[in-house]
Parts: sequence; C-alpha cells; structure tokens
Amino acid sequence: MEKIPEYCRVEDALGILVGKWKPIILLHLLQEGTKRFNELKRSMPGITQKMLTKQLRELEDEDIINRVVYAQVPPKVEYSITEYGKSLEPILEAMHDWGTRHTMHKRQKLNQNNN
Amino acid sequence: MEKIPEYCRVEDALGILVGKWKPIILLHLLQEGTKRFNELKRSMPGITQKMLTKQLRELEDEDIINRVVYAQVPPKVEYSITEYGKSLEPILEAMHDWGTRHTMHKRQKLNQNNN
DNA sequence: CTGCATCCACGACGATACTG
DNA sequence: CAGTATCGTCGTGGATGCAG
Repeated sequence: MEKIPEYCRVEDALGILVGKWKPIILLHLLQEGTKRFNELKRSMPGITQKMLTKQLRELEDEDIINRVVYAQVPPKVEYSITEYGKSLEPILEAMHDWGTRHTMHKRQKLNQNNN
Repeated sequence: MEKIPEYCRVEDALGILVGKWKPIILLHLLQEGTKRFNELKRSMPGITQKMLTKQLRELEDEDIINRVVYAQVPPKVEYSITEYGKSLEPILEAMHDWGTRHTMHKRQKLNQNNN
C-alpha cells in the first residue's frame, strides 16, 4: 500500500505513455514485432514524420524500444520493443479493457439522459 | 486480442488519468475515503483552487467521483470515489508499481554511464 | 469555504520544406 | 527512406482577484 501520494510513482508510468501516438506505436510494435520507420508511418494515418521520429526517440530514451540503423542506401531503420518495454503490455491491456468498458458506460449514461 | 490499433481504447482510459493532479486526487480519495474540498487542497501542496476545482469537475463528469454539496454557510462540499471509479484502482496500482520499477531502472542506467 | 473569471506562459502537436 | 529545421496554433496549467 505504498501508492500513498507522497510515494506516488503513477506519474512516472503515465509520462511514458502520454503522447498522442505512443500507445499506438507500442501496440503496433508489441503485436507485430519489428517494424521499419515507414511501415509504422503507413500504419498510423495522420502522423507526420516529425511526430513519429519524436515519439520514437522518447520511447527509445526510456529503454522501451530498440532502434537499429542499417548503414546502407537507402537508409533502413528498424524499431522493436525491448524486453524491458514488454513489461508495459499488461498496463496497456488493462487500460484498453477499462477504456472499452468506459465507452459502454458513457453510452448507457447518454441513453438514460435521452429518455 | 482486440487491442489492435484500430480498436484501441487505451486513449479513453488515458484521457481520464491525464491531468497534472488527477492520479493524486484519485489516490487520496481511494485511500482516505470522502474528503472535503479544502482537505484535498491541503493534502496537495502546490495545487491552486482553480486547478483542483477543474480536475474534480472533469473526474465528476466521467462518473469517477461523487460531489455532494451541503446547503449551508459556510459551504461544505465532499468528494468521494464512485463504485465505478473504483474500477480504476487496479490500473493506478499497476502504474504505480511499474513506475517504481522504472525509477530503479533509470538509476541503474545512470550508474552504468558514470563508470 | 468553495468556486468562477481573467490573463498569461509554455509546451505539445502539426504543416511544410529541406537534406544525406 | 529516414530525419532535421522552422514556424504557427492550441490547450493545459498557473497567478491573481472577485463572489456567494
């Protein structure tokens, strides 16, 4: 029971996941394994190169993902989840499940209000 | 396995938790039960009334917390977690645990770099 | 005691153009 | 293909003052 606010580390986990595209990036890498930069980009309609690069760098800085650069032309860079990064999967899964239920919860509430 | 990006609901959960003070507010209410506005404020050094009010309203709008106003002078308003809101506790706990481990992980990495 | 309104600083995110 | 640089917008959060 050390979640008591003074020792709270929730923010530390939250900081990793917060970022408009981070959860999506992590899910892609977790579920589909190693991916090239452009593969990721194509699977996330709407993201810009700049944002993808930035979010990937931030995840890399936290040891959540690996970045492997192949010295060739044209360039090839592969991203994958680190072993350490995999420890985030249960949290993502829990949040996804909760979010799914929450979406239903809100729908029910809306229906009540419309009656 | 429906966490696949197209059906991703991680953001829905994330949206509830994101906010500079929300995790802390939730932990206080989860661990200490019903609290008055100023009790909460005192237990969160640095927060302003405006922010506390705002974050509480947002949590209330999502049915995570209850807000009970006593019609008296001076005003008295009590906040507490809803039954529904309690379903967030496992997630907060998981994030806290992960965050604790992550803090250690980063410390180790720093030591390595300093050798 | 609790809450609202105003003003402001800052960072996140995005559009776009350019590079090895 | 992958990445950087620049510039602009917008929302979040903070300081402060007023009100019921």
